[in-house]
Amino acid sequence: MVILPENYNINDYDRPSVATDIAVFTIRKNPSESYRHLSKMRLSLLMVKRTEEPYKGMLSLPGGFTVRTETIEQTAKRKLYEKTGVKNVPISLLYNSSAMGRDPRGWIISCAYWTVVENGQTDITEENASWYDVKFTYGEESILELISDDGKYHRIVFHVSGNTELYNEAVKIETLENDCIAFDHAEIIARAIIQLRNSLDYPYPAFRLLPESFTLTELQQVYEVILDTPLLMANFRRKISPYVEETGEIEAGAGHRPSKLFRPLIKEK
Amino acid sequence: MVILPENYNINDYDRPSVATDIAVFTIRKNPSESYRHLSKMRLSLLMVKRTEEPYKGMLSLPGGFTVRTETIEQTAKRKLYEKTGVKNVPISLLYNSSAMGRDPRGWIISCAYWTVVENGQTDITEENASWYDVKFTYGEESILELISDDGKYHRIVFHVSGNTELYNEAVKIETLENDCIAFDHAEIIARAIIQLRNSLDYPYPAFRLLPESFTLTELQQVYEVILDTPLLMANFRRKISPYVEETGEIEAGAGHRPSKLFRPLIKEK
DNA sequence: GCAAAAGTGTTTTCTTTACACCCATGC
DNA sequence: GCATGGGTGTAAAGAAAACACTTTTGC
Repeated sequence: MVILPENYNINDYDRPSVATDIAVFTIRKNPSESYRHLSKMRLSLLMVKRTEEPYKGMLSLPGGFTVRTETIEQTAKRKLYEKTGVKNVPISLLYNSSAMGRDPRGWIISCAYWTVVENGQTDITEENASWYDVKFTYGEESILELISDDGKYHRIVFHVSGNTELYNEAVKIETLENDCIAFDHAEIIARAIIQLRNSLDYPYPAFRLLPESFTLTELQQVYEVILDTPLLMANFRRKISPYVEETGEIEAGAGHRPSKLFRPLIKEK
Repeated sequence: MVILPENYNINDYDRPSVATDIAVFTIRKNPSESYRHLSKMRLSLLMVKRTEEPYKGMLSLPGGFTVRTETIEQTAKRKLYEKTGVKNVPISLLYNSSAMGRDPRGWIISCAYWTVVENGQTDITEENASWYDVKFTYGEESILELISDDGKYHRIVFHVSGNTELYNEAVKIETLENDCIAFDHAEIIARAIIQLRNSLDYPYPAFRLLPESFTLTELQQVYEVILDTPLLMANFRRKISPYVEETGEIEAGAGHRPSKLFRPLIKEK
């Protein structure tokens, strides 16, 4: 039995609007150059062209306002579905954005999430949503490059300060150049990519970017395109071997030795 | 120049109250048993006895509602100061709690943070705030033990499911037994302790629990009391040696060999 | 045959773990 | 002297990095 204070009225207090934004990544493949070559992978980010002011015509992360019948996570998933058509994905918290003036419409706090999804697993059904290839170069001056499927190129520049090892909040990210991304979403994207890279200590996010069964070279390519660095095959295979098992199937038909297919091995601990 | 939609009124939309809660840990020392023995350390958590309904008389994490002139982080720090007197601490995001019915007063979202603070560095000035020794045993059935300074003992039992390696949100924590902690704060505390333990991959949180200079045994004891496991001295020293440097000073006066004092070495990387 | 990718083995280095041993002090 | 903690060394085991080599395929 819960008792409330006398004369308590929650509406006596000023309240912010609460929104969610979510950075969804996928891996897409180029068409193969020849029967011999593997197709190249690209890291892509799901963005929505804004149809209303403010920032009409610019790009934003899918998101929207929460309502009292759902949790913030549910809002993030619902809004992702409504704005893009992507559904059935688990999501992870990134950070809360609440700087004053971050949204010109007023006092609006955003809970930012991130996730990854297998390309084609769930279709983009909304007109204004589409994938953009991303490339992120981390440094004191970090650079985010966005390329749309019709070839338009955008470059966003950040100043990053603080020691990542200390704690996440110690890292400051300021956007220096940005001609295409609405609100403070450029900064959210930068943090999401940093988080995505750090998340590869374990292979689980990579598994979610691939079909149920995959070759180890595909898995390695996922790592390479996210970390933006080449890896040595033999070492990579040793590292991930505790997390995968052979399906017994084989993928043939290319101009080279057929490869074994693997699936995630969920350790019970 | 920012344009807003016509007839846009932010007050047309239903909005939640947004609060913060923060789990602040410290390390306290027992008086030494003899001139020979080191004093033992205890991990303690800062809690506030509620003076109002709901949950009047029960224990809660320091926190409160945000206002439009500050960010959520600023709210968390301000409320921490107002409710306890603790100030000047950096804080880290833990998670957002927004389950329906989590607060009987209505639709209230809480942004939970955690931090550590050196004992005595900042005084507890508020009457209802005090430190409670905590012991947390992690497992499928996790147990949190709280002991007040006048010896009162409380035991909170959780059911923990899901794989921590997968992603944080995949871990579910349900409170099974709880006779003393208000709201859903027991669950926040459990997550904070898990986070605190994971944070010791790097020594920075441990540094913030100790004075500017310290002995390596003190640093090791901080690790041991947080991780709730004994560590081997030689190995511990090798592990943290890249992060500390000698001050040149020595701590003498005890019934054993005097120990060198160290300070954190901030790597610029 | 050959280019491309699949896959394995080996050596070197570094890190982690476990344990043994000596040192310095106050009573 | 002795109990207590401070401090170092070393060997074994394990993980990470670098490289070399073999296998298998479609054209």
